[in-house]
Amino acid sequence: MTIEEFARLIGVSSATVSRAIHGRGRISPQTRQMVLQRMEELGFTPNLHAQNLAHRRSRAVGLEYLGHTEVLSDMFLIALARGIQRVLSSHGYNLLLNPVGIASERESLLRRWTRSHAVDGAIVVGNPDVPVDWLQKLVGHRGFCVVIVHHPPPPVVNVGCVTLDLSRGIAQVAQMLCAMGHRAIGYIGSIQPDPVLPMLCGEVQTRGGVISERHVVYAGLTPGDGANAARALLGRLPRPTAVFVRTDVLAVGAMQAIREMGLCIPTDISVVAHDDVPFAQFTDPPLTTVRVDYEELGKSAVEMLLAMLERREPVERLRTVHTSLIQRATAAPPLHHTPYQN
Amino acid sequence: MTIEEFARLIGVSSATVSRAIHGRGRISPQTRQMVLQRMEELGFTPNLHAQNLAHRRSRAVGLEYLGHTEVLSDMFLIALARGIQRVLSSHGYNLLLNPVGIASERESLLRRWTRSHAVDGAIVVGNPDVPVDWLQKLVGHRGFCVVIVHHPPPPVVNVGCVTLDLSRGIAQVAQMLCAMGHRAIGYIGSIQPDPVLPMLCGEVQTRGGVISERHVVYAGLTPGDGANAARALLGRLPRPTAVFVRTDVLAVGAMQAIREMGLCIPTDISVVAHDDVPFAQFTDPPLTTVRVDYEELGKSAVEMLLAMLERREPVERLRTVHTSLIQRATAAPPLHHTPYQN
DNA sequence: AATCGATGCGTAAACGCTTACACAGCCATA
DNA sequence: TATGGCTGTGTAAGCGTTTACGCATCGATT
Repeated sequence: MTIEEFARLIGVSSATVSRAIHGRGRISPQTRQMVLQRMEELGFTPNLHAQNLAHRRSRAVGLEYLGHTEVLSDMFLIALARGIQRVLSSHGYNLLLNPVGIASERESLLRRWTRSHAVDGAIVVGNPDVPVDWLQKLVGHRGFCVVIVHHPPPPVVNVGCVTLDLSRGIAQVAQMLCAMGHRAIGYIGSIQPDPVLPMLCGEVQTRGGVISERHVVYAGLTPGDGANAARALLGRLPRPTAVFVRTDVLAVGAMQAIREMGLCIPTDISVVAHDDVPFAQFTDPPLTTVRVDYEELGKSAVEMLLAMLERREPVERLRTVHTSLIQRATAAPPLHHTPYQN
Repeated sequence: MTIEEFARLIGVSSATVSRAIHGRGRISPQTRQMVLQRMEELGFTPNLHAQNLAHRRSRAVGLEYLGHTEVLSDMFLIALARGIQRVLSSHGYNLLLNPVGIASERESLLRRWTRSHAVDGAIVVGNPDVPVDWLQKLVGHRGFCVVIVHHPPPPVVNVGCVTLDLSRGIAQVAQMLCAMGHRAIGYIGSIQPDPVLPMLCGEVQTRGGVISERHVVYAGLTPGDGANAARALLGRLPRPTAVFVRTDVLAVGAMQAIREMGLCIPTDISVVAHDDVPFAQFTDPPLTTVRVDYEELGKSAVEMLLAMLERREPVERLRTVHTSLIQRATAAPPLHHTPYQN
């Protein structure tokens, strides 16, 4: 059913129906009520494409991410997408997914999106090599907006940015461990460069602890890497009484290696990890880890984008999401120390 | 840039440009090449909404699922969505997500989708209480198509169905376990009714094994439930030498309980689970489990939908996806038997 | 040379909505 | 009673495509 047919059917013009739908323009409250009610009764819904064409917008935003990724970065995407989807659907927007294989596709796909008016704005996640001048060009056109997730903020109008600040969670780790009485703390990293180690070092030192260079090992990405790292780290005596592992996935392997060395978690050695992936609550014992709230990240990003799209002011162009420690069962005071000694 | 502007710019009419784009209608090969090349150069992309309006379709399909679900049914959704997305984007279609909170929203949301022409078809996942007559009404209109995932096939034109058949994987479990020499096999179920137990019983029996009633326990959904079930099951002597656990999540808890009882996996007891969730490869030892290929399920669903939408014949209206066993490290021959004895 | 079908292209009418503008009715003012 | 503003509604011109139709042009047939 078209708006014209429907309008004739209820004895008004299409313009009146349109005004009733949008609540804009001059229309009497009674007429509006009547129209809305009869819409409900007769089941008329305006054609989305015609609306979008007339409005010159699409009420949709795109999510651009690197597709074909590994399981765990999928996990992170899921949560992000869920946060985005929630906000979006409550605003009547649609979400278009755009997995890109390699970074260079990004440009052409995003360009096509904007030129075809498929989306009003986009959220692009975490590619370190988005050229700023390219964004500038893209965005300059027709009020298109972009929000970048997990990226330093570019100085471009209509580009927003939400970043993740890991320092809060890291500080909480240091605080907990030191309060428990740990002094010598080990570190298993993932990939370099890694801004987390200096953070943790600083926090630990101000609380009287120390991360000795001998107790720092860099692993890779898999549980196997974590196991190797743990073996290397704990082979060097004296051992730390606690070890921070950069990711939960590494930690799973590390814990396994630790058990195989005949050590008990957390009594012999405490383990604290990072990310809080879903299976972290299922390890044995359940993993104490830093939660990264990707859902919140998505929510922030899309809220920012919508604000920019709808020209509500003032728009904050930069927002930061923090992390926080989730205490489960892999961290405890070391055996030879009184807890809370300092 | 509009098609009109672009056409003038390159010295033809908008009709010619349109014909070049679609490769339909009477147009000389040279002109077509020229137009396409200049499109590339000048960066012209047709307005999607205008196209959709003129074509009376949207080149988009919707995915309707129960939102706000738990972590693990999310896992399943992810994989499903990935499978769908892959096929879709290779056909130039977009995917619209539609999480619904409760089953009753399903109807109104889907109706709105169709009436607003937001999508050409939909994939609705796994709600047992979709009324068939409602589907019939929905689908009757304008060649709208629906594919249901994980649902018995309804006898409605333009409704397809893809289901999951667990029997293959279950048969493989029985075969492996019996070939290893296990005779007494235990079963930890999740929620009743459970069609898997009879399947497994049958397969095991034909191979000379047995699932005694005393070795069947029903647990719930969480690892804790799995632990309790394992304790109950293994408390009853004589013990089975292998146990099948209905879900990986339960299995995690069960394995923990088994370890706490001083038993070793797989030497003292073999554990085989079902689902192959991502963390199954990270348990200790890595879990032997039945893989459910949700990505394949999604792929099948969307391929069916696209075939229906594009009226390609013959269209299979029902398709089944099978499961298969993934052997990792929690199943081995029992100690007192020679492997492959039969 | 006249006719004809085929071919390549342009013109203009949809597609279903929004909205600027015009207009009629109405009340208040001069 | 004329004037003017205000209000509610209808008319029609967009929005940017697609496509039916018509009109040249051209080579092949009579």
